[in-house]
Amino acid sequence: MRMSHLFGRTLREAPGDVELPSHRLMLRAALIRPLGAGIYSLLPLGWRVVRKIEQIIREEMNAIGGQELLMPVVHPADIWRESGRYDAVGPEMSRFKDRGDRDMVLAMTHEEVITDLARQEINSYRQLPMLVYHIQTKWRDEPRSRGGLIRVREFTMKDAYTLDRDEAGLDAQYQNQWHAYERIFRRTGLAFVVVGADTGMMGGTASHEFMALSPHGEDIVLICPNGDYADNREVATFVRDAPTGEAALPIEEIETPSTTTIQALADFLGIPLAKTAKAVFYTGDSGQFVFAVIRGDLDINETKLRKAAGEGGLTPATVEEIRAIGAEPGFGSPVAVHDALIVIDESVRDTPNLVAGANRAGWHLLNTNPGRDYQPDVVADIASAEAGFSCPVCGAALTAERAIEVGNIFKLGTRYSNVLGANYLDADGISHPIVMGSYGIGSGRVAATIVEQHHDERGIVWPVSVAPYEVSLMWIGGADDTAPQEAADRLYDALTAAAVEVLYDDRPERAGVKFNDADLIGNPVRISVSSRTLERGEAEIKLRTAADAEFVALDDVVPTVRRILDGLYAELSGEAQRS
RNA sequence: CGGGGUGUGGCGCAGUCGGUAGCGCGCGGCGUUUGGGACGCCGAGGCCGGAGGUUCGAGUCCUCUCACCCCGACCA
Repeated sequence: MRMSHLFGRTLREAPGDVELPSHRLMLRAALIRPLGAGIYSLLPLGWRVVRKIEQIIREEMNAIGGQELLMPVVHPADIWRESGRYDAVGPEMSRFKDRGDRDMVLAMTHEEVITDLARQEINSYRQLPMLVYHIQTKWRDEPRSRGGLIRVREFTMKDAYTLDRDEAGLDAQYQNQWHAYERIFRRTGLAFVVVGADTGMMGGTASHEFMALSPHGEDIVLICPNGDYADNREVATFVRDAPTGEAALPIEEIETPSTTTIQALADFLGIPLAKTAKAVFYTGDSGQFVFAVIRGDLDINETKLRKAAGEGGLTPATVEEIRAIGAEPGFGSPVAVHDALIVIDESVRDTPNLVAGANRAGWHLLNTNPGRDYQPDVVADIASAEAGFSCPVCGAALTAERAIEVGNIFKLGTRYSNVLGANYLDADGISHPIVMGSYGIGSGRVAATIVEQHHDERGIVWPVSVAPYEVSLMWIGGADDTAPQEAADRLYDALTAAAVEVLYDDRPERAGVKFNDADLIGNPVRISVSSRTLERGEAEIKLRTAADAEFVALDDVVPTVRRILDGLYAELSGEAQRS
């Protein structure tokens, strides 16, 4: 490709309001352009990157027996009503009517459609197992898109679906996907960890997320330094202190003015946070009041609490709602409240004599104990794991890292096949629901995440497997001396003939402009020729990652580049990376 | 949805006290230059996000509205 005809210009300055390195660099390098909030066009350079990522995904899906198909972006609402998700999913799913006044939706995922296909096409156990996938546009009207291609509303995702006779079959396919994902991300040059995760709106029995570590990630993962354990913070557990076995003391009400926070209370009484009970109030989606209690040194994990309370969602309770159950904001405790589901963390069960609110402004209770002073409805682990907490496997101090979710794998089980009636007959003629799994990778997000992990102050530093082009070629010098241009033209033809992907900067620009654009776009190999190199019959070859260049005879450029590229590709097929 | 911020040429920005819009980069032409974002001259390009209002007069003041960005809530 000759840069003089490339559609899309590089930007010297990025728009002032972009924050993430990937967002800024992808704009500057002419990979993407915004159309609206969370809606982007992929320019030719960006589209090449995404297509390469998708091709890697395709190859690895095919390698484990996947069959590619394509499902629609527009769905009749009825299929979503059948699965029960038409009402369960909120405004994140966009709905509209067609000309016949029929309810339609824009696809945010494709479980319904694949299950509908499965019930039509699969009849017999002889047809199972099956793995199908597609790479398709999805629309999710996110309440907040952000960060360039990291979180968008319209995006492209590979989603694969497995169809099996039983759990054992699902387990096997789940493992196949896991390993395929490891190969995919290794080949794209991403450093990642695999973590256990919440199953969220998808329903299902198990899920893992493939997390690319990045300071700009939206998720937090807890990782054991010994490699024993890694989980999304949503579900992460940790080793608790052993119960003290302290005897229960008499409850006592004391005046504690101006102590509306746990810290203020602990300071006022001169006790550690771990001797206090913190009350947090929510209203569940079902309408019930959820009264959560946790030891003062810990924080509530809302995902865990949601599950413990059996709620689909939780919203912080209003002051009016809190008073309505007999509690007082800032001085709340479960003692003598009513019409509330009381969920206490294990820490509250195991730590006697905690100081809790008196449900009366300015007063607290010393020595509260569940079972004696109030009856918890649920005792559960509702605590958020933090850096430094003990690994549940080996006890080492966990680290907390920010990460971007680039892929996930889900065991759906029979959640969809049951309700949609996707069944098969076994050898005995007995009907069973198909056991399903679903597996997603966002290709645009992968591209942006690679940039997050692979850039420097000059621009993007692409792994060769996903670079827009393998080589940036340029001539340097004045327009009057045509020798460098002619030499570069010949190299362009020779490299192209050797099937090397070349972005040829044939523009009459000064050296600095060409070097800077090449660094910004970030192709892994740079070749330049000038009157200076031609004096010796040479071209300059420099890796994007290297500080220095090497000089090779013009006739040796093609084989040298081939050897360099082969080496770069080989590096990416090494061991799975962890950072 | 809550909080904060920004809307002025393609991009980055300035615009004071209300007086009819400017700078840098980029873009087109000519010339000089030519290995890390050159220089000179000439030139094109603006519904100052939109609507309403105040005023003799609004980029500037007021009201409403829309869009985008950031934080939070939310989220495969």
